[in-house]
Amino acid sequence: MKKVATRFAPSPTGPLHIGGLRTALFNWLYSKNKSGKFYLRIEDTDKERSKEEHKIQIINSLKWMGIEHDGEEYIQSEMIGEHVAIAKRLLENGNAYKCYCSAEEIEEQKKRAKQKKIPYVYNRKWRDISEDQTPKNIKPVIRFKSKINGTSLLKDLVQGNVEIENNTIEDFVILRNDETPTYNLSASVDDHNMEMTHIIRGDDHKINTFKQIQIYEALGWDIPKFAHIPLIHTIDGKKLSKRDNASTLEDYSKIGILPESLRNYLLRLGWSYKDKEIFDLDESIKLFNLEGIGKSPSKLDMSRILSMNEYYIKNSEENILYKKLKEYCEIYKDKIEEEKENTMKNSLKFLKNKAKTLEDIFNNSKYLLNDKVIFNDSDKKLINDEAKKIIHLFKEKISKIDVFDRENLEQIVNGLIKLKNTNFKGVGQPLRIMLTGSKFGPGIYDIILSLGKKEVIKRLGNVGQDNI
RNA sequence: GGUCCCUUCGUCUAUCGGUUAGGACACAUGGUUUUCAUCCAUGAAAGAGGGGUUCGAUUCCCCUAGGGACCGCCA
Repeated sequence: MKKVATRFAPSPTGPLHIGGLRTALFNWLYSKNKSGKFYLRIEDTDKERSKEEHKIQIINSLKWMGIEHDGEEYIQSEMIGEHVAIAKRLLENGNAYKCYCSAEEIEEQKKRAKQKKIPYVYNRKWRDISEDQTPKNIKPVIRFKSKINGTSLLKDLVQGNVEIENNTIEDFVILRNDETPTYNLSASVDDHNMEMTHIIRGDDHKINTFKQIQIYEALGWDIPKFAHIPLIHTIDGKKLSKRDNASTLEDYSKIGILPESLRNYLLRLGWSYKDKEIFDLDESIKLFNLEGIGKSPSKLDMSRILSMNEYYIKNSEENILYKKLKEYCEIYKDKIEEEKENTMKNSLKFLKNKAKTLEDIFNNSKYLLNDKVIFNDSDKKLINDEAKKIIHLFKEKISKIDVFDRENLEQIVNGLIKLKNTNFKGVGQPLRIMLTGSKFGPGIYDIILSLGKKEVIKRLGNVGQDNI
């Protein structure tokens, strides 16, 4: 039994989107589960559209989610010579032939087929014409001699048995007239050379598989096992593409989705293990299998991602969470000043219970991050004369206490509520606005304690200034 | 249009012929919390339709409908 080897083979023509990320995840998990290898192949043979920056973005995206490939990344464009050689071999073995149809001629045939509403299949014009009858002034493409009769069966590990009439697979081009190989040739040769045992990829490749299997057979190569996973659909049921919003990894990282949340979400999208919802990294590796993959496409659900993220944030240890927050703020918000570090770390205990994303934490901690409180006009109006009196009294009272803790603060607040014959809101709201510039946020005692006595007194002193 | 695939609550899914069709997210209501949340409890919510097979079908088979993917000298 050969050691399991899987690969993820994106083309670097754009940023990785989360459908691709899920495919990579499934490949990676499967290989880890089988103690096998996982490789990354960059399919950059489309020179026009392939970009180095996208390649880097893809690798970083995988790394972000904890997916690391074995060995160096395999660069497909470097192997073109090999692909061309195989095309020639196929030609010599009689499994392929030169086709002299011009692009215009093919275009014309397609157009006509469309008009007549009949399916277009390349007419195999040059399939059986001997070499001495061919034009010498036209550069041919090389087409693979696909089977014409009978049916082919794909024993797909996810889709089950899929049978297709061979004559629906046309004689596809394997080498263009500029001597460059096409996808189905390159992919087959590379997968063979890389000794892939399992090819796990999107459903959209299913028809290609029939072509690729024929190439394997023509060359006498071992055929890997295939698993075609259903695609991720947008909310209106279409294949997810890079153009859809909220489709790239960046769309999620920028609002502060944690890698482990997205990993868990993507794992459970189209795959299940009993009623289990939360899988830590070890569990996902241990429990992942192809049998658990469903056959129908699934839709992306943002509220589910958010709720997963909320779970992972709540269950993060504060020091680890802080590291992630720090990194997040550096990239997407403002750098957290060093002197705020301890305060922030300590405050995460309560901040993390009110957040679905790192961005929420950032927003809820602005009062700690910024020394100057910014007020909006409608909030300012809430600081009326009565509120001002309460703020003054509160300031006076906390100045006098020795132990600045929750218990003493509660006593003071409750005392004020009684004295002023009001409710908690009557005291809490003015304080909250003065201290944070917002009506919402963490609990008032958390705010006060996290700011510290000195800062609280200072901020409450703003009453009477700045139009307040 | 052709080929192939899919179809259980709004969403992700469990069920491998016998269940009051289960869970999670979202939603609604109530409670806790004197902000917003959290948390807790409760609730509403599904087998596309029609035929078979069977003592019995969500489950197996067929048809219909709906949806999707592919149909490049892109990958």
